[in-house]
Amino acid sequence: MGAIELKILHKDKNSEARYGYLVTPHGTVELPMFMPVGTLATVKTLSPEEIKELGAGVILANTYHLYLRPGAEIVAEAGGVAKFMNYNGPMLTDSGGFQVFSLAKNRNISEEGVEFRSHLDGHKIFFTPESVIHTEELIGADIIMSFDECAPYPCTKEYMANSVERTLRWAKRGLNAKTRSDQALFGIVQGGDFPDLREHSAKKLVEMNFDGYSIGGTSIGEPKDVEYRMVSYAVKHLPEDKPRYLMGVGSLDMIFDGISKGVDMFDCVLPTRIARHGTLMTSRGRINIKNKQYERDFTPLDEDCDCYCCRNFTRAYIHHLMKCEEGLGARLCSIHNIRFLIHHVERAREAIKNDRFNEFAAETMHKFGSDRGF
RNA sequence: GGAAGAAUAGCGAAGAGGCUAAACGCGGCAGACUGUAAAUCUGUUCCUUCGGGUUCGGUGGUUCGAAUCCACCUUCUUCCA
Repeated sequence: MGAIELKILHKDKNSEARYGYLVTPHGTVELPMFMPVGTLATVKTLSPEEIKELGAGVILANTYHLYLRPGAEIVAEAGGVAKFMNYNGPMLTDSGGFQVFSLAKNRNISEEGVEFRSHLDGHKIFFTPESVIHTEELIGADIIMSFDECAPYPCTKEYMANSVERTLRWAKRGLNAKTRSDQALFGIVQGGDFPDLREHSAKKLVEMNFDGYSIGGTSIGEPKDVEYRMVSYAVKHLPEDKPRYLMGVGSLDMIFDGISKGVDMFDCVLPTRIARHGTLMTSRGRINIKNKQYERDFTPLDEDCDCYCCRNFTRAYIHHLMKCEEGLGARLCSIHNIRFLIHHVERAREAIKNDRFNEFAAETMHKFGSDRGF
């Protein structure tokens, strides 16, 4: 048995959605799940207790960022990232593959690996698939990611084909470099909007027998219909008995779309980032709490929400905090947005168990104000 | 009582004859954000029926043309009695 174990307990009869759980060295979590992002070993503004109270299972950290600060060795000395940040639960590290995309101006890709110029001081850093695995082993999350290239959208098929091949070679190298048996390693399907490349990427990864499979290269500026397609192209080639993780997806419609196609795991900075900027997800759609219309609105943020913020504070108060840039405002908004997503994924799990995921998603999205029909 | 200086948009502050409806910052009003270089970034911010119309403490004046020069008035700051 590997570091993690997937148990699928029920499959929705009208979609590919599946309910189950994932056993990890630091606890068992239900699937599907939404994973908050804590890049620098902190979900910005939130304490570990608050994260737990939101119903979060796995949370993310980032290899590139922790490598730079405080340094992987320090995290290792602390006893691993979970202990370092006092998070009593499973964790996952992204490999830095996303930074190959997001820090495109500061890096250079070669077959051997990627040379970054540190975004902090410009010094040279060289990441290889092997060095990244080594760093992720030092950081010590339960689930670690292969080092991939998150290729931009749009890009030419020729570029994408070469990128996919290189990412496959990197995946193999990472697998070979892995030494710890208490961490699960996921391969990342790339291929952009090209069905054959997605299929090829998925099939080759599956041959390598990873502990789980991620779908990467989405939510990087492509239209929604393209994103929906890319997930479809990838997920149908992934095995039933391994967890499937759609990376970087955090809007409700795309999470539901992923769940309906059999995706188990999602992560995204969206709920926390937009929260810090005053945008809140509510059951009736997104609102910007800083808008003047909430100045005298003494109702809860979202009547359907059970979070600490909605149970205790009014829109007018949150409006006030955000206008004043008080830290509590960012925190309350972050609590709410994460809880909003997790709560909806919890309800999705219940719907799957009752074979009514499609109806649940359609009703919820209708109320949310999306025109996408499920 | 005397001397010097200052008054510019919601606030602060540039501008010292035409390129000025007036830089810039803050504040205000909106928008964006999806494996976090993000508590960040972008737009907008005198009125308007989009033709134009009114502005730089006030009133007159000089000039083809004034926020900018002159006179007086008002208020404020500092200094001397």
